[in-house]
Amino acid sequence: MARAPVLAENSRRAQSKAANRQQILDAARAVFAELGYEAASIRDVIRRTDLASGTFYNYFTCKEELRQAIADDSAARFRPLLQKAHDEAESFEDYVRRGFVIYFAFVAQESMAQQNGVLAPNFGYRIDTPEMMAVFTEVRAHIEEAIAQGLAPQLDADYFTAAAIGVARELGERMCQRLPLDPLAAAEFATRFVLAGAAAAAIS
Amino acid sequence: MARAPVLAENSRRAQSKAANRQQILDAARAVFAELGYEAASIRDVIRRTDLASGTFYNYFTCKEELRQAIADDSAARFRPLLQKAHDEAESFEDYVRRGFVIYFAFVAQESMAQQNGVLAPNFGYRIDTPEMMAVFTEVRAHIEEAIAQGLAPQLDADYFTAAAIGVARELGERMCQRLPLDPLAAAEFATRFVLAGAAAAAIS
Amino acid sequence: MARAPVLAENSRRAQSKAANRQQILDAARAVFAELGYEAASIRDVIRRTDLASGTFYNYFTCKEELRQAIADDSAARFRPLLQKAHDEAESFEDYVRRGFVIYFAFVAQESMAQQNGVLAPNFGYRIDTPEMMAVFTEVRAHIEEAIAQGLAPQLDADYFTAAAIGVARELGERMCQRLPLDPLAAAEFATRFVLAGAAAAAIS
Amino acid sequence: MARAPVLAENSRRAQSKAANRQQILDAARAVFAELGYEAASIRDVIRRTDLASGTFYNYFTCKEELRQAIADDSAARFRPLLQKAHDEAESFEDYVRRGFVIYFAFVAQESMAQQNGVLAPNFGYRIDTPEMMAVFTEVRAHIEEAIAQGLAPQLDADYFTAAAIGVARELGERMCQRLPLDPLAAAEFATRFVLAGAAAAAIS
DNA sequence: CATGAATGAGCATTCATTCAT
DNA sequence: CATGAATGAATGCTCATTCAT
Repeated sequence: MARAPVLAENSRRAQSKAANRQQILDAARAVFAELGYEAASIRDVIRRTDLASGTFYNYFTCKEELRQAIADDSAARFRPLLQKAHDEAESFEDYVRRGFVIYFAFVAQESMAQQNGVLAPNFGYRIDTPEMMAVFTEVRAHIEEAIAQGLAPQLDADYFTAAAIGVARELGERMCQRLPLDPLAAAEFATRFVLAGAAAAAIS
Repeated sequence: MARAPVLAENSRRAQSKAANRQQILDAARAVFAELGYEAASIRDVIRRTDLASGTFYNYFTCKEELRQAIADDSAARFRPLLQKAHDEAESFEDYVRRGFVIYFAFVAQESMAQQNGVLAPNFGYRIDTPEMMAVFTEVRAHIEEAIAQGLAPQLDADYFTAAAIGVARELGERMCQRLPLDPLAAAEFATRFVLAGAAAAAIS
Repeated sequence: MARAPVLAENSRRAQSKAANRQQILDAARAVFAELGYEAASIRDVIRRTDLASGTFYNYFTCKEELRQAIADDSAARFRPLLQKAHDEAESFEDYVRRGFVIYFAFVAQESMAQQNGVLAPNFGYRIDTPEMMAVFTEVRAHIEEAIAQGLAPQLDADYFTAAAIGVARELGERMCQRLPLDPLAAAEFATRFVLAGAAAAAIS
Repeated sequence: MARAPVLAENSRRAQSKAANRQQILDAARAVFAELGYEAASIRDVIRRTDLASGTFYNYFTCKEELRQAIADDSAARFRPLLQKAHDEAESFEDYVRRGFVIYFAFVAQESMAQQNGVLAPNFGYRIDTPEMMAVFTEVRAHIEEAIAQGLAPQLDADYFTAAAIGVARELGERMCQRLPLDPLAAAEFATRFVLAGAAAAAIS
C-alpha cells in the first residue's frame, strides 16, 4: 500500500512549487507585454525563467490556461475594487469618479510593476478577453441601474459604457507615457469628460 | 544583343504585377480578419490566391511588410477623408462631427466588406500600428491648431485626442454588433459626447 | 548503533513490495493490451496504480524490463503446462492434442482476463519475444525427440514446428473473435489438421 | 494572372520528386523492419535519407500515410499474383500449391531486397494491417467458393484459412533464416501439409 | 518573373528518468 | 522505500524563406 502523501503546506517542496508558478506567471506577463499574447510562445516564457521546458506543463496545460491565470489574476484584483467603488458611491458622479480613480491607479501600478512601462496592460494584453467583457457588462449594469433609479441621465447605456471604457483605455495608455505617472490627473480629466458627455448624450 | 525590356506602365507585365499584388492584399485582408494577424500564416494567404508560394516574396519580403501594406492601404483611404473633413469644417464642432461621421461610415463599410463583421477593423487588426499613431498625431495637430486659433476650448490636447479616439474605437466596435449598422447614430452620440467632454475638460 | 534491518520474507515491508510489484504488472498488462506495447507509456501504467511515478524505478529499470517481466510471467505459467503435456503424453498424437488443448485454453483464459478480447495475447503482445523463441525451441526439441524415438513421422522438424505454431497462433486469434469461446473446438481442428499435415509432409 | 504550370512528366523536377519519394519509402521499409512500425519515428526515417525533416511532409502527411503507402505497395504487388493463381488454377490442390509458391517467392524476394534478411516482411511489418485482412478475406472467399463447387472438402473455411495463413507466415520466417533461400521447398512443404490438413479437418 | 520543392529552425507537447525530500 | 517535481531530449509537425528550373 502506498503511504498517504504528507504534504505540509509550507514544506520546502510546496514553497518551491509556489515560487516556480509565480516565476512563470511573472515571465509570462513580461513576455506577453513585449510580444503580445499571440506572438509569444511558451518557449519565450520559459526561457525567461530558470526552469526547464517540460516544467511548464507541471503548472499549466497550455498557453491559453496561462493567459487565463494571468487575466483571472488581474480581474480578481480589479473587479472587487470596482464593486467597492460602486457600493460606496453616493451618487452617479461619485461612482464615475471612483471608478476612474481606481482604474488609473490600477493601470499605473501594473505599469510600474513591469520593467517596460510602454505597453499598457489593458487587463490582459488583448482587446477582448472574456474578463474585459465581464467588466464591460458589470459597468453597464451599474449604469443601467443608475439610470433606472434616476441617478444618471437617460441615455443609451451600451454606448455610454463603451464610450467611458474607450476613454479609460486610451487615456490609460497615454498616461503611462507621461512620467511621472499621475493617475489622479488622468482620473480627473476622464471624470469631467465623461460626466459632461453623459449629460450631453442624454436622450432629449 | 537583346534589347533591354521597355516596361511600359500599362504593359501586360505591369498589369499582371499589379493584379498579383492586389490579389495578395485582398487575400491577406480576408485571412487576417478570419484568423487574426498572428495566427494567420503566409501560407494561409497564398493558398487563398492562385499564385505560388515563392511568388509572395516578389511583392513583400515578410509578413510584417504585408501587414504594413494593408494598414497603409486603410490609412491611405482614411486619412484623405479626415483631411478633407478638416479642410471643409467651418468650426471645431463641425470638424468633430465630420470626423466621427466619416470614421463610423468607414468602419461600417469595412465591417460589411468582410464576411464576418465580428472582428473590429480598427485600422489594421492591431491596436498600435504606426498608422494609427499617425492618425492620432494628425488629429492632435488639428486640435492643437483649433485651440491655438481659439476655436476649441483650452485643454490638454493629448488627453483630449486620446479620449476622442477611445470613444471612436469602442463605439465603433459596439456599433458593428448592432444590426442594421447605423453609423450616423453612432456619430451623433460620439459628437455630442466628445464636444461636451471637451468643454468640461477645459483648463479652468 | 542501529540494528541492521532483518527483512523476513513475510514482513510487512516485503509484502508491500510484492504487492506493489504485482500492482504494476497488472496495470501494465491491461495498458499494453489496450494501447499496445509501443504506444503505452510508463506513465500510463503508473497512472493505473496508486503509486508515484518514481516508485516504478524501484521495481523495473525501464519499459523493456517490464515487458520482459510480463512475458516471463506468461511463459512461466505456460511452459510448465506444456512440459506436463509432454510428460504425460502417451503418444505423439496425444502430445499434439494435449499441446493444442492447453494452448487454446490458455489463450481463451488470457483473452477473457482482459476486458477487450480483441487483441490477441500471443504470449506477450509481440511476435518474436525471446520467450516465444524458447517455446518454439522447446516444442521442436519435443518433436525431434519423438522422431528419434520413431513415434513421429520422419520430417523436417523445424518446418513442422513452425507450421504447428503458425496454426496455433492464427487459429487462436480467430477463436477469440468467435463468441462464446470454444477452445476445445479449436484444439480439435488444429490437432486433426496438424497430425494429417505431419503425415503428409513426412520425408518420402 | 498566373501562368498554368507546365510540368513535364519527365522534367528534372519531376524526376527528383519521384526519386525523393522512393528514397523515403526505401528508408521507411528498412527502419520499420529494424525497429517495428510503432517504435520507428518519422525522424528515424528521414535520418536514413539525405533529405531535410520538413521535406517528409511534402510527400506524406503523417506516419500512418507512409505505412499505407508501403503496405499498398506490397499488397498491390501481391494480390494480383494471388488472383492470377486463383484464376489459372485447375483444381483446389493447384490453387493451394500456386498460392504457396507465389507467397514464398514473394517473401524471398522482399527478404533479399532488404539488407537485413532477418526480419520477415509479413506484408507490412505488423500482424494485422488492413491489407493483410484483405488478403485473408480474399483467400477465404476463394476457399468458400471451392467448397461450394465441391472442389475442396467440406470444412470450416474460416479456421482453414487461418491455419493456412499461419503456416505460410511462420514457415516464411523460418525460410528466411535458411540460406540459400529455397522458396520452392517451403512451398512444397506447406502445400502437402495444408492439403492433408484440409482433408483431415473436413466435417465428418 | 512565376513556380513549388527543399530547407531547417522553431514550436507545443510528451515522456523516461533522476533525485531531493 | 515512496514521493512527485524537475529535467531535457525527443517527437510530430508547421512555416517563412530560398533557389533551381
